[in-house]
Amino acid sequence: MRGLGEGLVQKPLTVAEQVANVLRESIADGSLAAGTPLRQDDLAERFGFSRMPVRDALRQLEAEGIVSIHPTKGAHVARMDATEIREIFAVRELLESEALRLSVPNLTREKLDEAGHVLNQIDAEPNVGRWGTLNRIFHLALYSACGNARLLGLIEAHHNAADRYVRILLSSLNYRSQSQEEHRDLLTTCRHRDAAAAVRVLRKHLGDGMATLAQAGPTRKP
Amino acid sequence: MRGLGEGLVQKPLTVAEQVANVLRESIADGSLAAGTPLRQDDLAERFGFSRMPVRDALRQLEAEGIVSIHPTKGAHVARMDATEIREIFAVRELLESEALRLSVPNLTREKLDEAGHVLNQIDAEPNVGRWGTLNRIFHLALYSACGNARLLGLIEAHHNAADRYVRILLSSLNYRSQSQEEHRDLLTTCRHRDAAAAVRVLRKHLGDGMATLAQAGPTRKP
DNA sequence: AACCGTATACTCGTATACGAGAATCCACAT
DNA sequence: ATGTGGATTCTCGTATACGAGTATACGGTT
Repeated sequence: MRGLGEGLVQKPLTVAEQVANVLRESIADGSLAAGTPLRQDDLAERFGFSRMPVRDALRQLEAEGIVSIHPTKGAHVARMDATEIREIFAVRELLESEALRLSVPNLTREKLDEAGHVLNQIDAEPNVGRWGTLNRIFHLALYSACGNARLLGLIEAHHNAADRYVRILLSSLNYRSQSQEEHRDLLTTCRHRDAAAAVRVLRKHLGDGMATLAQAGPTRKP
Repeated sequence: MRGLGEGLVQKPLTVAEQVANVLRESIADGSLAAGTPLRQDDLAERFGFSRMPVRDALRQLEAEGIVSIHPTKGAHVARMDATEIREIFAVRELLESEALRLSVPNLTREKLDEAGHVLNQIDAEPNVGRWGTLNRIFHLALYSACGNARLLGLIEAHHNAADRYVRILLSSLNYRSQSQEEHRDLLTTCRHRDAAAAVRVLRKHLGDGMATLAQAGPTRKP
């Protein structure tokens, strides 16, 4: 939910935001596994700042659902059990289907080519950590013409929250080729301006991911 | 997006959260109009605490989208133009329709009666400020059996973000009776377990609200 | 009189400091 | 050996303090 609404105005980049960005990336690429405690002192020292910006960053990440904070007990990378993952995927399916449906008729040739380019990048990318980001860029490119900034913001937030699990899924199984195949199907239907078909492919894509993830072994709560 | 996920565990209530709650309420009921600057010093003095908890509270409210913060320039109650309001209502329609569809089959008699009771409370409530809260309680009661906590959290967040505009709408026009009529239709269809009809009524309800709001005169950005 | 530059005041972001609560560990008793 | 009680340590929440950036107001200049 970062930058909902007035995302246009240029704001000075505060230390807290930089810390938040680094942490978000580290969590997404798996460097910080679910459940990892996030001690304010440690982070402050590691980043070379005081605890205050770190606090702000943690609170922001909490709002994004990536970190959970218990007063007097500290913060840790949010853990998700199978139920929560299922919930996120259900919401993603809802949000992204709608965004895609709205976007397809308005997609420019440039956007479509851009999305296709990202797919090639994914094929060429050996680093699994980068994959999650590229995946998000591809999806958002297809939704970008939906004409609803808030909807896009919600989708991005849910990608951030779920990407690290998708990443696990991709690295452990040989799911990537199947995913890429679905991606290309998706792009093709978009090129044909067939919104209904595109939505069907997307639903299958997300459903497959969810099913594979559930099967791969759900992470449990402490 | 407050309390997404682990909303079950009991957490100590920190000062920052109390401040956030008071501010959220004040913004929702219109005491703090859109665009009102929120000075950290003022708030800290008014609440009798230091600026730190106030900062935390503001950041949380920013994440919820009802306050916007510009570093070095301060915070103010988020302004929404007609476009943003339209976006919020579109998202609400999407989220709430799905939640209602999922919830209707699982609604207990108790929940339905509870919702009906809230409608009577609304009829009896002279204070317009309270109306927004009751409205939210009614809607959430109907969605509560949807089985997706995250979805419910999103819906609540969007209510919080939009309620103050709905409130304006209700106080200025004589929209309340129409709204209540639609509410009762909604409850009736839910009692009959007719999810499709319920969703239709809900879509009309939200569409009407949106249309009336757009007509009533959109608020402009500074 | 209008405009521009400088100085002042204001507000925020960050750092440091202190006190409270929880968790842990050790000693002692059972 | 195990369980309980207390003290210590760790971490967080809040308060206070300082420095930087921005807006504003005033005075000088054209």
